[in-house]
Amino acid sequence: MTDLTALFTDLVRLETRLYNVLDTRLKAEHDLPLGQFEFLRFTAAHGTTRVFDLAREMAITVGATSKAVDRLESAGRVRRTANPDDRRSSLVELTSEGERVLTAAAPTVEAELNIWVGSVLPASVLDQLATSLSMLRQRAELDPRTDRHHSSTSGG
Amino acid sequence: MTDLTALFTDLVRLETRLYNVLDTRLKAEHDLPLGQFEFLRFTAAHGTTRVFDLAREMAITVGATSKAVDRLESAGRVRRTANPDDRRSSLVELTSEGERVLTAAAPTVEAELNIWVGSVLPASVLDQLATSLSMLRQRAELDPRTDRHHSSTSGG
DNA sequence: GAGAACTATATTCCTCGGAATCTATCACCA
DNA sequence: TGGTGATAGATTCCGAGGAATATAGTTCTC
Repeated sequence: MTDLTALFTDLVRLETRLYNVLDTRLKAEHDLPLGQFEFLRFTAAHGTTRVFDLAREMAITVGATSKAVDRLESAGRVRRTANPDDRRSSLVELTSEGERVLTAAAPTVEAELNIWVGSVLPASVLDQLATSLSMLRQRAELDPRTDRHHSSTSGG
Repeated sequence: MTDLTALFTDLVRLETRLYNVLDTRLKAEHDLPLGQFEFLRFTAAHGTTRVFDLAREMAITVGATSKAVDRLESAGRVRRTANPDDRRSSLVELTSEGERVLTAAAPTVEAELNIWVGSVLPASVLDQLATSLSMLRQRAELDPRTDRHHSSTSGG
């Protein structure tokens, strides 16, 4: 039987270290923290998003997301526009500067990941890994217990 | 070719969500945040550790680790004793209360991971996943760039 | 269509980690 | 042995996220 606690530890340590290198390099080369990169990428992929959507995607709270969007906005990388369908929310979209920095940063991320992941495992193993992570992620996202974008009713 | 950025996103989201559920459950059932659980487990596995060792393992800074040990110590779960070999550092070891809570919490972690990981993938796939993560982690730990337990010379 | 319940976001307070700094101690070498 | 640089860790200040709360605005119900 696979030792799940060991597997989890490897997962957490790997994620921490990959996050560290990517974050350091993105900050150095594009003045863009990795978290902000992810916000930009998600927003670009959807054309437009609400704070709520970003919070659900990142599995962080809406409050934290609101503040992160504040930072992106004051950095001139996104803009909040009125949502015609619901005046409680606004639509977040990239500015041209946001598009520029995202376009510049994306290859950096790919290159760095290639160093730490792509060039370490053979293609078939890499493919299997991608599939497994994707499945586990989907499984986790089915369940509201893994979610922090609103207070859980069960939690303490 | 595997999309490495997508793979990385799945890795980060999965880790975040697993961390959230585990942390919530450990807090609820054992009043023990997941981070503290990891500190206890590492310390127990080594009998005794220094702050420095914990920092390297967790890939966080020594300062943050020092404060985390403070919290564990004031919770009565670890104790700092003099290091006979080096008076700059002290040795961190579990108290009996620390051992008790660790012993109690470990099965909770296993059970929860079984829900989200163990019961999702077939055994052979799970095994392959464990192997891949372990290899990638080892690769990452070879390189000081992934490390934050001391200031990097190259970083900004 | 008025009130209740719910939703989206913003805001406040608190905790935790990072960066930088400070102190004590150690290792090395002239 | 005394001095210089390195190391372990503690401390201070700051930024980011969580929990709780506040505030609009929306939907549902009658």
